[in-house]
Amino acid sequence: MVLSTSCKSNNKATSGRPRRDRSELLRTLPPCRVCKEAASGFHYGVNTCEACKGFFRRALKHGSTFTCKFNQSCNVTGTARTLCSFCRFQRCLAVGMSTNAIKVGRYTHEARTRNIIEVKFLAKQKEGDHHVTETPPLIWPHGEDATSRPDASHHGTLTGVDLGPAEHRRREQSQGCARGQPEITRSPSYLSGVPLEPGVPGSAAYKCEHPVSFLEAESTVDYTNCKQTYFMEDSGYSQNSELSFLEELGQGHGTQEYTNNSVFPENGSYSYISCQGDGMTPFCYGEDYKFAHDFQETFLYNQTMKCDFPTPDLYESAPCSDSKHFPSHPPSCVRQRSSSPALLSRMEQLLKETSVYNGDVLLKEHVAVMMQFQQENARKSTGSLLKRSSGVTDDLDAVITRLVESHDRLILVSTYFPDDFISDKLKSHSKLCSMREHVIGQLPELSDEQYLDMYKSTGIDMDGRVNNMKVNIGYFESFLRSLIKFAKSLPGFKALPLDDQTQLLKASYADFWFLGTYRGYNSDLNSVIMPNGHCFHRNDLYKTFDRKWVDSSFQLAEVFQRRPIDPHQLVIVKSLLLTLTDRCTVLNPRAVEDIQDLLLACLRRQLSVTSAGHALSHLIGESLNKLTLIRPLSSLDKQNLQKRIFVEHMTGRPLIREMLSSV
DNA sequence: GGCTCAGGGCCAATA
DNA sequence: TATTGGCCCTGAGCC
Ligand SMILES: [Zn+2]
Ligand SMILES: [Zn+2]
Repeated sequence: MVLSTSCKSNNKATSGRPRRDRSELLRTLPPCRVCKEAASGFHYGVNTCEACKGFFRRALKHGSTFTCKFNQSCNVTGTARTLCSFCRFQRCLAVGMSTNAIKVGRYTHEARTRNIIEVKFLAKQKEGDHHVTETPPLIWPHGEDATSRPDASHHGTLTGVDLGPAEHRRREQSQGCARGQPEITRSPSYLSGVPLEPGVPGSAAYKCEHPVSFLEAESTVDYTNCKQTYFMEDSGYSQNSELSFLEELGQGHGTQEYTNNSVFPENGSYSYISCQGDGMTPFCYGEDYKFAHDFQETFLYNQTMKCDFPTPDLYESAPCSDSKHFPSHPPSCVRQRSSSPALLSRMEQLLKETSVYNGDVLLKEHVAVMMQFQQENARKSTGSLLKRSSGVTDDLDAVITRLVESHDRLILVSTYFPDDFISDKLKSHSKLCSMREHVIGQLPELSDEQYLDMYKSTGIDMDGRVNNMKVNIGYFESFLRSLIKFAKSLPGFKALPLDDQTQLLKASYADFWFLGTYRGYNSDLNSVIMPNGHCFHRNDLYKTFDRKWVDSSFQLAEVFQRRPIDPHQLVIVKSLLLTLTDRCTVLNPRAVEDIQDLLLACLRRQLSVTSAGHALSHLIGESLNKLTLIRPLSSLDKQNLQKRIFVEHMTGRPLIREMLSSV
């Protein structure tokens, strides 16, 4: 006999109190966010069923510690939810259940309206178009997690209206769209021979309390300020609401260029050619980086007007007398004479600047200049690559060019940081750290819990970890947005089923992040400079992230730094990452392999250009081997979810939550 | 102040 | 026996 959580009618003629038929209310509720069965209401900040509500309450009450016997990615939908408490609880947290999100009292019109719209949409989706997204998104673009909390209700510009009880009665019944997890079928991928990393020991104990109030004000601001609004306008809303955050972002909502209303990805391979807007849209690093963004747009505009580039010999490593301006590593396409004088002089100033960026106005400028720098490079490599290419390799070269251009426009990386720039910044940062210690003295050893509790009661952020966390998480979110855009710019990626796009992104973002940041790590100084210019001491990172993850990052960065990678090759390898199916399940493996094949061809081509004389297969193998080195980072990254401060800052950032939720 | 609706208690069903 | 989940009461909070 199977337990049923479906909503039976609730009219057990109790004590005669006249109530509006509860089943009416239930009809206007989206399915349980945790298990996808019929929700009974809004519990702990999320629409859930009675069962999941009770489960979460008991977990909090008893302070339960769960362990997962498998891979921390068990199916918790439907009746399978009882099979693994760990994963069920993890899912509860992932969808945003929290004691701080408790809402009491009746619905606001807005909240009710949102529910109605969602239910309507689900019903519609059920009728047709199963092929668009078979799985409901993990988190809804307009989900209650972000918008319907009392303190967040002002976000979003929904124009649907709660028409009142009469209209509610007319609403058709919706049953949600519960669906079992797809069968796990590992598709043969290029890296399928690579041993999967053993699952993270499932010994994790969750602290069952997730107060978030002190963060909410901060974290919600982001959404309203960001151009990439999650809350769509009238017309776009119903058409796009089936997209999860991951999917939706890449569609380019909120950017001015966006005009295509269709949720269907463009068909046809190599859509990068036809989608000059998407994927090539300049990045958006949130309000913090608005300056950078404006800066960059102006720059791009000016460049478009000119469009006449010198043609540097890309792969001839020129002796750079003033190498101070540019990275001595990597050597290739970054050359002084190919950058505009204004930019050069600004970069020079930045490099001379010895102050530490953190908390400094300079940070914004850093981002702007680096971004501009990357873009100039991207443009220049375009010109030269097209000139050098000939014959059958034309196409591949063009693909490579596009990849690099798109990547460097969208993703802020530390790849182009000059060596001495990194060490200068880190040295001054270290100095600052020791000065701080000298002035403030050693702080008392507090556990994470104690620190956060103290912070919450006093508002004092003694060692600045809360602030660091805010900065990091904001930057990370911007990164994810850019990553999604970049992925969409990969030839053929947009044509994949949206589910597959999501899976691939979720499986690779951590590695992708690492490859863009590893250059900033310095094990001797025990600190790192992030692509946005922020510096962190290793000890500071321990406070906000999982220790093992931090250590592994430092360790792997050392390995990667030993041998410089050609920036173009790096971009191709990063793109390849997005096509690895060894740790996720895709519906259309063939299509993914097609992309992968193309990228491998690009890699081969690139290696043949840059390293004449070496055995190509050896180099490719080496290149891919390096990839396997960093794969463990992905699962270590999940360990950050054990950090209360991390989890708390994640609340209210649905994109991050979705990205980190189990594949 | 009336009406709604979520939290939490309760307890039968189930594993 | 421990856990699950359906049901109901109470009271908070919207209108
Ligand atoms: Zn549920
Ligand atoms: Zn599990």
